[in-house]
Amino acid sequence: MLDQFDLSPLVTPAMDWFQVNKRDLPWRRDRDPYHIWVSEIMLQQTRVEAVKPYYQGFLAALPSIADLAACPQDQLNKLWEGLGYYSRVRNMQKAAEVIMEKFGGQMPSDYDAILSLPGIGPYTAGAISSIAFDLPAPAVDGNVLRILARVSEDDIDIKSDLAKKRAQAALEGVMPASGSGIFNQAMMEIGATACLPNGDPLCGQCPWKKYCLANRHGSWDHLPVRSKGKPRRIEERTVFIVRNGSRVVIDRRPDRGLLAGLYEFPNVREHLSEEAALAYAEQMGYEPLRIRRLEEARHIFSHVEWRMIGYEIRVSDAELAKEMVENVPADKISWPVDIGEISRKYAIPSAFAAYAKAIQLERGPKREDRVMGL
DNA sequence: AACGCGGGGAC
DNA sequence: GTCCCAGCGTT
Repeated sequence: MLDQFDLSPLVTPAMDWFQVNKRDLPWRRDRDPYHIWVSEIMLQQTRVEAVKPYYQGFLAALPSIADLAACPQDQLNKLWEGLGYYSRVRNMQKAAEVIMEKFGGQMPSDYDAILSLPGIGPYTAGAISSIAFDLPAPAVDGNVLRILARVSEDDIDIKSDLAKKRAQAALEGVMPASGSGIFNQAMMEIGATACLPNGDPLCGQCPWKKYCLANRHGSWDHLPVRSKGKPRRIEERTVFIVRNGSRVVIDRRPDRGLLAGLYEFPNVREHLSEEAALAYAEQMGYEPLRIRRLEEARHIFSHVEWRMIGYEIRVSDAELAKEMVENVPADKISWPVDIGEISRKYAIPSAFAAYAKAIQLERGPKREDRVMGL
């Protein structure tokens, strides 16, 4: 168990190992608090490889906290398009506003002040405090919980609040007076590159091998213990590509809930026949000319699965839609937008990627390899 | 304490 | 298919 395990001998080996074995990552090039902050928010529940294409572009577009605070919401979502958990970037902007108003535009160098900011919880507050300001605060993430469960052979449910509280307390007792950011990153690096979350751990390259009870007893196979989540529900949807030439109809999702404030192709919650789809288009205020069935698609969120069918409906005059907003179902407003303008301005979540592809719509961050045409 | 919230890579 | 990722906010 963790509370009967002495972590103090593990600190120096972890830090020494990290200096030699750390990966070269874009957010390790400097210790600017804003840069560290952006990277830590992006990395919440998100793999390093997924963050890489976004990090530089985000900071190039918004080089300072003041820029973030002043950024229009659509541009903000566009910079985050495809990264997921979009409330992260909304909260980050709220925090930027607080920093502008209360902290003179500078990230505060105080753990409790950092923790008070929207979108910053115990983990992120510890990461920013230690990496940017060398404050001795732990940063307990999934990696840290896993390696601590294994090294101390603790079978507590690492998803529980108690496990996080105990890990936090145990680490507070051994934080180095200087180099806390190195120590925190070292533990995460051990978890990410040696004490792997799936598949067999690479104990041969772990600096904690000789201290690790799971390694000594061969119990790593059933550690850590992690309770199961709720099974996801299934939703059927029909997606409409309503278009006239290069103009396609999109709508904006509600400000709360799943994919809040992002844009999408009009869709309904059941599978519609071709006849019903045509009726729906007419109800939206369009005059259908042709209809074509698109490929089926499936998108898995953490808590729901969409099983989608789609129709491309060519209409005679998409301009009319601007006058027909009252006919649009629910609280959504839809309107026709040029495809090129969608890719420049409007964030369309990955769930619609199959249908975005049907109109050759570019989504997601501009990557170097795509810019170079490779 | 449980749930909502994205997307994708590794197995 | 399952698991889980440099988690947080709400209820």
